[in-house]
Amino acid sequence: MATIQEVAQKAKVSVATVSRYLNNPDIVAKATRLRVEEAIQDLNYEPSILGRNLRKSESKLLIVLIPSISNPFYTEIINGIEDTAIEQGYNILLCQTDSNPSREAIYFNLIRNQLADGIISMDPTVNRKNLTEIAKEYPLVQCSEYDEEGIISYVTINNELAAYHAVKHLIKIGHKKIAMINSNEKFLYARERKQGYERALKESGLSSYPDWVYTTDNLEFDSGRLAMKNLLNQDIRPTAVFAVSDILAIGALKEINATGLHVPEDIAVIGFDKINFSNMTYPTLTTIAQPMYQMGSMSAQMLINKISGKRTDSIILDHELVIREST
Amino acid sequence: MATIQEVAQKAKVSVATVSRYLNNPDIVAKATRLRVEEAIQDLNYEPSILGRNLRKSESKLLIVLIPSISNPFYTEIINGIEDTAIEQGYNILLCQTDSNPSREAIYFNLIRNQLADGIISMDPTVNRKNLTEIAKEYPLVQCSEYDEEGIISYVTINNELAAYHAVKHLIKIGHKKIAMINSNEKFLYARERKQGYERALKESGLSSYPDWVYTTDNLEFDSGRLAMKNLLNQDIRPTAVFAVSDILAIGALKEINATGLHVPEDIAVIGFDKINFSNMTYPTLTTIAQPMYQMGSMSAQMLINKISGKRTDSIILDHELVIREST
DNA sequence: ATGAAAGCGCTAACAG
DNA sequence: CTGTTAGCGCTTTCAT
Repeated sequence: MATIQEVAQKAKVSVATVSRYLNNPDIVAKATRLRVEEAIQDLNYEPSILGRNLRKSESKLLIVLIPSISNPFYTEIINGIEDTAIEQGYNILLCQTDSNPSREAIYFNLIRNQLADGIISMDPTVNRKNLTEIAKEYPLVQCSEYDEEGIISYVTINNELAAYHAVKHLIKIGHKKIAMINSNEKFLYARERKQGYERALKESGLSSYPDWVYTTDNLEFDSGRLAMKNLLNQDIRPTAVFAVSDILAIGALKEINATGLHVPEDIAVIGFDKINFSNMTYPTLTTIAQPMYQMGSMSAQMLINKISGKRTDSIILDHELVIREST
Repeated sequence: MATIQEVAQKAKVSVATVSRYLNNPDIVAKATRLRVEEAIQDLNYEPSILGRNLRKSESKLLIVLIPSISNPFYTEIINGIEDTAIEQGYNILLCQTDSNPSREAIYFNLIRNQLADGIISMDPTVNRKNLTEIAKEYPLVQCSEYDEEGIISYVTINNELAAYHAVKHLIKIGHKKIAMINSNEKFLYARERKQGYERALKESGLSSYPDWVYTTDNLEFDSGRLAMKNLLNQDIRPTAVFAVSDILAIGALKEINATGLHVPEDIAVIGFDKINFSNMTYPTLTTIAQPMYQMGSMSAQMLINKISGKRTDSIILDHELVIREST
């Protein structure tokens, strides 16, 4: 590992000049530049980011906090973040929290220890206090999730409206008995989507039985099956189901298929997120598309702006109803 | 941001003592320790990893190179890597290459620039020369993929044998006309799995028509559909299909369903990888399970060993046939 | 346009 | 057990 010293020596210039050549080649004279170039070639020199980081007190690393990498909802968001980050000279540290506060704490320390310059959090705001604490001291933005009373910048969609659109679609194609598979209402999006669901029903004069809103423990496939199983056993069986995530909807699909019923003839199903797999199921899934790539790329841009001291406002992006075979 | 200097000053000790307290508390006298502790508390001090990294010429960062984060095959592997890495004080830099050499080059530079201590590559060995070059100078292990004539340590499974088992299973349940959906044979695993397929057929005296081995461009769902479409149009239609990846198999499933045929009655399908979604399809997919978590965790351990100068041998792990509804 | 020199925050001899 | 000191590799004034 050649160092800048050795290059300087070999090129018979000072380290300052080599540094200048590295960061701003134009300001060094042509003849000198050539000598430096040659020395770098000869020694196969690569500047140490470690030294630069220390000197500049920055790491050019962004922490991306996600509950779980296996949830395909996040993959497109991550793509958006990564592309934007790299474009601006940052790299990302992808950190899974399993929505576990102690795991989260490890990653929060990474920024306290200056190993990272900022955080994009996609974790549901379970531990508001902790998050706010960090956000006060360090650059942090929330993506997809946000804290309604918080001061933290975020990029998200209008969950209430999206859910409203989803249910409206079911109503429009003739359904009157519409159930919902919701996730834990400790999550803001779950509460908001439920409101949208209720508003759509109310507006059309349809009634919802409490039993038709099934709340799952998590967002896994099996929870979707279980939810659907429960819904199928109701005295009055719904003819349509709105699930707050595609994976839950796919679980529901599976359960319906397993019972020998048909989608959409017997029961229509609509999901949420438009993950890749929603197009691979039998039948393909109607769903609400979130602009995931854009969410990622905008949150990265927001964070980088914050890091460089600029203020940025939160953003609410548009969603889109994607009609496929399941409705 | 308090520094170690300020802590030392406040605690009326030298910076060396504070450093000792941080790294090896036992060797500092109790009374001193208490003073240092207090100063750290008071100043809300957090050691800067930047300073430590520079001093120790290490970053405690591991680069993990994957073709694409959206391929669920990698998620469990990443979990294994991450758990092991964190346990040993490392963090991972998850880097998507899209199997694009120029993108790969960016990440290779990260290690040249000492921003990372080692690399775990899951990219297919397309650019052998480049990879070998890096492996000579820096700690690198390959996971899942490997270079048959290379000198790079790896952890993988026996692809030939796994494919052999898959096809043997199809033969055992009575199939005689068995097709294969393979991916590009520039990948070693594709060549190996094809060998296993051929060996199983040969051993049972079954014949394979070249037309029954369909080679796809990539590992996407749509390629699986296309492959199956082609296979269904053969003069002699196969009664079973072995796909080298679950996603391809799921695409095949979709195409079969769309044609009105039934799995497994009309055509049996077996996949490879046992990704999460293979259990969510209709019908559920028979597949070959790779010990993905273990592959990840072992490759991380191998890499960390390499970084600390220990030699490690390559490892070949066992696979497992998981029989479900599709066969 | 270039060089000398200070210093980012930390660790690790070495000496006592 | 503790302090002094050098230095990891780089950037950035401040002179010239």
